[in-house]
Amino acid sequence: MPELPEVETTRRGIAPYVEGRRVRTVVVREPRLRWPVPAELSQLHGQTVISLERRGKYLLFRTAAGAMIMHLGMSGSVRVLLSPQPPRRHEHVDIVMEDGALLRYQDPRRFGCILWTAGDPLRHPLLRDLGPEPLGPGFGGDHLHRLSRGRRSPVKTFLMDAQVVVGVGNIYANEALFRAGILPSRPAGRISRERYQRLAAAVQEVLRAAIAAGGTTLRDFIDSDGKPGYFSQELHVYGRAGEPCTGCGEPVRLSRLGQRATYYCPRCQR
DNA sequence: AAAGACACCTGTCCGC
DNA sequence: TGCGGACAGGTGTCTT
Repeated sequence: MPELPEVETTRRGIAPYVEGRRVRTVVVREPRLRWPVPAELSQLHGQTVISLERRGKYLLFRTAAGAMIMHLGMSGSVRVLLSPQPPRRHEHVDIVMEDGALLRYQDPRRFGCILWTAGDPLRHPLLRDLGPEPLGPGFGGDHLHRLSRGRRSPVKTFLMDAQVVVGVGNIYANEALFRAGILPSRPAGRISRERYQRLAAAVQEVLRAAIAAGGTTLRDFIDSDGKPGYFSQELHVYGRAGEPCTGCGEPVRLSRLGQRATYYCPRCQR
């Protein structure tokens, strides 16, 4: 489910309820996420959350004792509850704040994770080798061009590699390539610097627009208020196989690249 | 080093 | 209405 815009939407929604506030307790009803929720997560009890940050698709709850690392996987979401409610199906973990507000983590497929680290979360093995933030310094056409030299894999696969740039999942990779007019299957190493400048700009545009719309809800993404995101209305190719291209009217095509659905316009993208 | 397949798990949708 | 199969927003791990 969540790519960078959905995770950022979640972060913004829950930050006011956790930043500068103390955690009363953590309730784990189902520890079997992608990795078992560790017992050390109880280190969070009594800690004040200094900041809630996002790195790629990870959420980092920093405290003086360490940090909770959270990932939403394919189907995860976090809701804020201001009054007690009985947990529903797949609502595996609650972070209960001292003032009674709570974060409820839901993840039907359990591909997400909740971990604890006593050290710097950015040095954690899962985060340490991540590429630059697409909306931060260090990302741009030059970066993509440099890293892509000698690579023969499709540019879409390259763009979705978190060591190249974080946060770009299947929806936004498809959309950015459409906006940049680049064929997803084109070998990454055979694209010019100029075209990478355009691609980097397209990535930033589509991510910014999606964040502004509260993310993309395809089936089940909800924000911290339980509301869907509206960016699905602005998708040009993703999920639109057979429908006319918004640029030229040619039917949008569907293929498979690295086992992921790939949508493109054979006329607008080269 | 890089590329590709596979695994993890549940829900939903489609065709028969 | 039921059932099997394909597919879904991610990513670590293993094999070529």
